[in-house]
Parts: sequence; C-alpha cells; structure tokens
Amino acid sequence: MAHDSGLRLTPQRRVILRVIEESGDHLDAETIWKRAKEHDQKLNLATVYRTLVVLKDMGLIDQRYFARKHKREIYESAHKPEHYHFTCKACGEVSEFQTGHITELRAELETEFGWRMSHSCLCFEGYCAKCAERCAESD
Amino acid sequence: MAHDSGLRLTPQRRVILRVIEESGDHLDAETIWKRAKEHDQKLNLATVYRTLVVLKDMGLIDQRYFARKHKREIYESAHKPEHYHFTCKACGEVSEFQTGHITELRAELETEFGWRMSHSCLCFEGYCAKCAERCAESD
DNA sequence: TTCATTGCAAAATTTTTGCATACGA
DNA sequence: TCGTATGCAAAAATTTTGCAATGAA
Repeated sequence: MAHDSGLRLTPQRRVILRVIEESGDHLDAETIWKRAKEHDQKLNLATVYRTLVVLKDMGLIDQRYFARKHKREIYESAHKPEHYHFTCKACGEVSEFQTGHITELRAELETEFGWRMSHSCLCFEGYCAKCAERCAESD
Repeated sequence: MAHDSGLRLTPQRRVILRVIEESGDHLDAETIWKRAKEHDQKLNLATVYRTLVVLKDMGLIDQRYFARKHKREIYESAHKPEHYHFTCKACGEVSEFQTGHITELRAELETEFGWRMSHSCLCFEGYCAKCAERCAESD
C-alpha cells in the first residue's frame, strides 16, 4: 500500500488483507467481513467490497470462480503458487492441484494467436473419489 | 423435453432454447430474454430464469464463466464441441479455442486422485494481439 | 492540513419465490 | 382432467453508491 498514488494503508485494509492471506480457503465478501469483524467490530461490509477492488487492482488478491453454480465473487491470496481447482459436486469440497499443462498451453496460444495472457482460470467439476462411488448417476 | 418426468415442452421453453442454440454468442439471462421476446412478447424474465435451470439440468445448455469480472450467469449451447475461452481485457472480445491439453490433464487427474470429472472450465484473460500493442501496462 | 477512506443508509442489480391462472400431455 | 408451467408482483440476495465525518500521510 506504501505506493505511488495516494493509497492509504488503513487498519481496515490491513485486517481484510490479513484475513485473506491467512486463510487457506476461498472466501466471499461476506465471509471475509465476518472474519475481519472479529478484529474490527465496526468494519462495514461496504468497506470490504471497496477494499477487495483495491487489493485486486494492486494484484495482492485474485478473484476466482470454482464452479458453475457460484453466485458470489470468491477471493484468495495472489501469493499462492499457481494452482487450479477441482470441486466435488456431491460434498462440495474444493481441491487444489498443480500442472504444467496450462503453462504449456498458454505459451502455445500466445504464439499461435499473439495473445498476451495475464490470468488463467481452470476449474474442474465432478465427483471426488469418495463421492464417486455413491453418485454414479445425476448431473 | 419428451422426457421421463413430466416435463413439458412449452412454446416459451422452445423459444428460449432456440435463442441459445442459434446464437454463437455467450448470453446472460436478460439478453436471452430480450431476444426471446422478439418471438413471444409476453415472455417473462422469471420464466427465463426458471427455464435456464431446467435446460441446464437436462444437459442442453452449459453455464460458464469467462472472466473474473463477470457478474452474471452466462450460458451457451451444450452441443458445441469442447472448447475454451480467452477474453481480451481491453476490447472485451471473447475468443474460443480448442486444445488436447485439457483432455489429457483430465485423464491424469482422474487417475492420480480418483476423481470423476463432469465439467471443465478453462478461461484465459489477457490482451488480444490488436490490444496488446496499446495496453502494455495495467492489470 | 488535505484528500483518500470510512460508516451508514439508501439504491441498484441480479435472481428467486408465492400464488392464482393457463395450458400441455 | 391433472399437474406442470407461466405471468406478475413482491422478496431475497448481492453489490454499489452518495454523503458527511474521520483519520492517514
């Protein structure tokens, strides 16, 4: 936050960023707000939304999608090493995994189409090993 | 719609499905509604939302995300061959591409973790060739 | 001191729901 | 005929904004 343009490092922003960085989880605005309020009773949800925009613009956090049914914006720390997500449609568990395929594909596409990539989002949905046995049917 | 459980093929559903199938685009509920209303003046937005759920459950359409800033649910026909998306952050254009990397990765993950995959969503963001020249800076 | 940031409340946006009526099978 | 689907209006859920007051630099 000690940046060029007059951005200020307020206690609110400090707390919100810390909540996101300390959580291994993937959080929506309201969850971030609830957790941050444990440290700052008066913190307002509107401040959370405004701060998320600022932190995202600064590249400190990433907004993500994990599953088609997601209705809310989801955030996680941008400091985690590049990874992707698998969501189990039965138990809802989100697993992270790594792979070189995307880096490779990215390079191929940049060469082929002249695109300059800045973000990748890959998410799989399906059934985890545990649930796959029970849920052979359905979508 | 000529299915098992008492689902009915109403004119509304027919029109909504046709709008999605005939559009090469990626549509949100309101856009679908506007286009469908050209064929059915009285069509209600609530009906569109309800129909989207039904069509999605039947596997006739897919819900997707293309970019982190997307606020609305986006749909496209499920009959298109498997493909992925790149969104230009400058001009907003959405390009589709194909690749074998995901199929391969999918198989690897199924083997490694025992997951059973049902959906993949891969989206890249960045700058298209045209915009890349002008927009070397910014997120 | 100055201007970015906050809290609060109100508005905007997007999606869902209740209910009486209409209509497909 | 029977029960699913629709239209309408109202509610819910999520995010954004206006504005006066606050506080970081």
